[in-house]
Amino acid sequence: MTKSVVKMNDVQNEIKKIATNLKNNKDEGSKKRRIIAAAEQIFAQKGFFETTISAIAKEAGVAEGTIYEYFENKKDLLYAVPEQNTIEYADFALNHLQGIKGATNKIRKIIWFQLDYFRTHRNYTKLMILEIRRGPDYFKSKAYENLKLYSDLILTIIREGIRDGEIVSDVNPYIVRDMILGTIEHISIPWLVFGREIPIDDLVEDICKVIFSGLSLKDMTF
Amino acid sequence: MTKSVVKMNDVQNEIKKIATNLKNNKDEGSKKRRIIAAAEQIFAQKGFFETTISAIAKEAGVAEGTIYEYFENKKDLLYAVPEQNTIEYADFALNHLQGIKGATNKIRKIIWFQLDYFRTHRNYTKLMILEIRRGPDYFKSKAYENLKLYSDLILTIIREGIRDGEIVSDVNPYIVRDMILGTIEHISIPWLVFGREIPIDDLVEDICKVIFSGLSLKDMTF
Amino acid sequence: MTKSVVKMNDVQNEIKKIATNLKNNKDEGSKKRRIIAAAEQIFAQKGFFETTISAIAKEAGVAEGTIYEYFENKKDLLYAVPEQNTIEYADFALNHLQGIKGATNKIRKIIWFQLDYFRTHRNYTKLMILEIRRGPDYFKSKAYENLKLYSDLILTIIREGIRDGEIVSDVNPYIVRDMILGTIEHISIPWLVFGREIPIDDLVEDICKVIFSGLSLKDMTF
Amino acid sequence: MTKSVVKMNDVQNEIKKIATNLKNNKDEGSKKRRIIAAAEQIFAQKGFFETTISAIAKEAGVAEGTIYEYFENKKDLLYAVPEQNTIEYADFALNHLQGIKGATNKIRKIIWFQLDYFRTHRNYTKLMILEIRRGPDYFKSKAYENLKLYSDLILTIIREGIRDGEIVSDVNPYIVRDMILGTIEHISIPWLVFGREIPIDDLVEDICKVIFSGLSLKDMTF
DNA sequence: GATGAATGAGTTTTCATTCAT
DNA sequence: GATGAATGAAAACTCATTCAT
Repeated sequence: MTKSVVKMNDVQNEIKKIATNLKNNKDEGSKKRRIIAAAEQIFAQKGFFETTISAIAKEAGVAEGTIYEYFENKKDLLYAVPEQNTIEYADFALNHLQGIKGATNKIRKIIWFQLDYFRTHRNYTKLMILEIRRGPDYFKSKAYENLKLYSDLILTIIREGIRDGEIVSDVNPYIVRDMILGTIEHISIPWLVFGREIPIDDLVEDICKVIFSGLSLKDMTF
Repeated sequence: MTKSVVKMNDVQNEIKKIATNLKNNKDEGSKKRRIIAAAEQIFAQKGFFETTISAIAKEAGVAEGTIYEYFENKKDLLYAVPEQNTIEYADFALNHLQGIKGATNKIRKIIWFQLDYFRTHRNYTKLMILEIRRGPDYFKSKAYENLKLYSDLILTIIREGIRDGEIVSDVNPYIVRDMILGTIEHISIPWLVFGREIPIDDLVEDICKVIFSGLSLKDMTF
Repeated sequence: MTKSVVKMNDVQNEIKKIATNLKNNKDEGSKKRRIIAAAEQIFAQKGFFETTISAIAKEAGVAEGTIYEYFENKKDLLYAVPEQNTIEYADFALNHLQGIKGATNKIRKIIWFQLDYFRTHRNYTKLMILEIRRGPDYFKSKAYENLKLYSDLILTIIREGIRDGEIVSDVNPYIVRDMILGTIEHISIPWLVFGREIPIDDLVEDICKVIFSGLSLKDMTF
Repeated sequence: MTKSVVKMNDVQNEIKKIATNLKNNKDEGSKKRRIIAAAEQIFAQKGFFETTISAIAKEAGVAEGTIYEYFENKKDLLYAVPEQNTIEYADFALNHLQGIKGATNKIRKIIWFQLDYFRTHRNYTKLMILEIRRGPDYFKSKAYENLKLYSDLILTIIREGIRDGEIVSDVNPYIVRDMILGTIEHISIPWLVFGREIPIDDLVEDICKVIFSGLSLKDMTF
């Protein structure tokens, strides 16, 4: 269980640690990895209930029974899919943030990064948003724990921004985080469903405009 | 298909018109309504695939075959559920906005209203967020058209705010709308899944704080 | 639950009551009866585990799904098979005993009757001996309750024989009953398995000879 | 194939010969013996069809494939289990009968011995009664041949009793044998299924009472 | 001889949908 | 319009058996 982590370094270390662990057993039998890859694809395409084990087996080039050598059951396989990606995701984010100064810049980068990741990992994203993050089971999964780390990373950046006087002090960091994640997700759904392209750079600008400056005219806030 | 509507009054009229239509044939046979009510409940509780027609029939107090008198098939029934609610929802929103002056106040009201509606219509909300808004079928449904009206309503408010000089002119109204909807939705998911209570008033404040004033210190934006 | 019954009349009445009940709902839908008849045949032929639901459905001339309209699952169907036969069996026995005087004659009749029933109901018998009477589930089944009545009938006959001075007083009636049943069953197994014919009359004589007179020479018992 | 043996000594010799052979290759690789021991346990516990090869392999501490080095298939393994026990059983019986004079005493001993063996070898007994002795395959197995020797032993004792004038001459020895075996078996089933204790001494008395003296009052047989 | 990963045929069970009444 | 018995296709999962190492 990840307890609430507040220091940037703590979050970083946690992510790095898990990422390294996962990378090490990444090649534990190409079979397992092929099955997960196939599952990611088919689950994302058809949804959990309309995916058949037989279709995954075919795509992975293994027999149906083989899948049950590696995974308890269909649900188990579903939750196994994002385990790798979620931590990889957090790790990527971390790398992208290297050398960036200031909370504002970091947040902008986070927004850009997430949109970009969604764009380049459509299957994974569909799976996460449309299939996995429903039902209480998700909140007990490894994937959730991993994403929690990423989510903590954002929280930490916001808090440090406040501490350093770069961000106004009276905002609720949780809400800011949820706004960032929620906005991106909401914007992404039609893209995911219809497979349209995402004009990332414009989006980042538009989102940051609101997040940083708000809607009100300056003199109205006085 | 609803074409893009931009005038407040246009949106209002459209919503009123549909709402009135629906209200009129609301009592077209209590059977149909009982089936829809049962479907809403069971679909929300168990999800689309784990709901059986037989369970809905039982809950509605009709025979299984009867359901097929009113609905083509299971999916058809699923999409029929939100048809009523979505327009009712838009209509409610409209009523709540009556007499409120200024885009800022209206937006604040919208945020409050939506959180409140989610809270008081948990089944409907679960259904919409977790079941219906996936798969391209949704975007062809009546429910989508209805929600589009609500969504246009928000857009119009923002645009009028810009026109009236109450809202800064360089924001993208679509993004603002998506931020509002996305944030509320993202915050709501754990509540929906776990059935926790929602501290609405605090949330509205926290969200509005960011939406209206942004994160940056005033003098930093110069 | 049948409590231990000791009076001949009590046993008789109990059996008659249940037999009548069963006869009444014997025609409750020919489908159910056809399924049970098919199940009896196939289960007896192949054994429980090597019987497929599909084979039973085919034999019964119904769809596989139909079987599940009437029975919870395969095991449930297995136990449903002997429910009718067991009480019918007890009832037949009762009828055959009508007008027979004396415990000795009744016991002889019981032995004859049971061998004859086995001969004429080979499927039922195979099922009972080889499939059903294993596993603790049997002892909770209706079939067990019914056979218990039959078994009580034998006990009662023995006890009345003792009471009337026709049977020696120092025998354990339970053991006598088990000897009768066990002997017949043991003799029957090869017949059931190989489908040979049973020379009933000789068997009855041979069994009765031992049961009534024993192995010892008369003067040796003094 | 064992042809019908009638002389006590012949039966004895046959049993001794086979018993000695088996004892010699008893230690032919501890693997095989461990597999058989594991199979006996699991088959008895779960029944043939609900036992998995994997469970036996685990219990025996070998790999699944290893089992197929020693046995053709699952059925083959099932029938291999009682091969040892059955002859051991016959051999034990023989030893217990040493020095006992008279058919009556020998039969009493046989009854006691068999009940005792059942009690102390519950797994083996469950396996024999509930799993193996069904289906025509059994009658072609080594176990059947071995038990046939034991069965012949009983027959021989009865015949010698008749010859020596200790047993009445007009009984059918086969029936007597089947009565002994059938009675004990029938009494044992509930014990085996529920794991209750067996009050052997009382049982032996009660059974012998009937077998030797019969139910009829002495003067009634004249 | 020993292993155990891989196989894939085979089975129970579910359930949306139909249609005769 | 209403019913609900009947259908049968479809799918997850199991496990005896094989075979390359």
